[in-house]
This record gives sequence, structure tokens and C-alpha cells, in this order.
Amino acid sequence: MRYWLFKSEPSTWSWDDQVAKGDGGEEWDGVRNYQARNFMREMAVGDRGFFYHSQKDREIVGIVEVCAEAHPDSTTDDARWDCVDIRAIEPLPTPVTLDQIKADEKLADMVLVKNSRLSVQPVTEADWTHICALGGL
DNA sequence: GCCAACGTTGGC
DNA sequence: GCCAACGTTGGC
Repeated sequence: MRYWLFKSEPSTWSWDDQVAKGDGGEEWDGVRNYQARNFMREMAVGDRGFFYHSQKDREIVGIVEVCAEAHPDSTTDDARWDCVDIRAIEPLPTPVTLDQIKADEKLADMVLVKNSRLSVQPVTEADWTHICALGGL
């Protein structure tokens, strides 16, 4: 199993919106970036991901699971863009903030820190485990 | 709200 | 194929 991070601006699509979709999940659509798309194409059903709120909150708020592998993005006719479906698994008891991540030398190499604009990104198993612990899981 | 960083587009 | 111009993202 691999680990990922999905970034969303909460005013557009928040953790609460994701939870409201239930176990059926929802398309992670709207991505128009090749790097992000390529990562989604690498995902397998059952992979886990962090759900990150960008902009105002800047924190990891929950855990999601990939529930459908990459397929055409229904929000465009452009065949270039694919997306996966994800569903909410559980919230982090304590959200892990960007400030915390930046201050933690173990997490200094995270893509979130190094390339803040990439909206879908891989997370190493070590970072995954560490952040889960920080978040109270 | 500003601006730096980055990605994409399109003219040449 | 290069690069300037432009648009977008997201931290601050």
C-alpha cells in the first residue's frame, strides 16, 4: 500500500464535504496539473491519503482511502485529465498543522514543504506513521 | 490582499 | 525548441 496527500481549499471542498459523501466516496476532480494527475494514475484501490486543508487552515485534518482507481475526470471533456475517487475514513483527533510539519526536522523533506503548490503528492511510510502519531492515531 | 513560485501557453 | 508572458496556487 502507498500513501498520499490530497490538498483542498476548504471553501471549495472541505473535509466535512468529504465525510458527507460517505463510503461511496467522491471524485477528486478538477486537477489540471500533470504531476498531480500522474500520481493519481499510480494509485491503487486501498491506498491511504491525508486530507489537507490549504489556505486559511493549513493543516492535515483526516485520513482518506482511494476507492476507485484513475478514470476520466467527469468535469471536463479533455481526455488528458484523470482522477481517482476517495472516501473519508476518519478524522485526525488532533489536526497536524503546516507549522508543526515545518518545525519537525523528520518531516523537512515532505513534498508539502518543498513544493507547496502540488495538490496531490506522495507521502513516505515513515512520514505517514509519524504524522499519524502527531495527530493522535 | 500581496507576492513568490511554479506551470502552461503560444509566438518566434 | 526556446523563452517571455500569463495565470494560478497557496503561504504569509
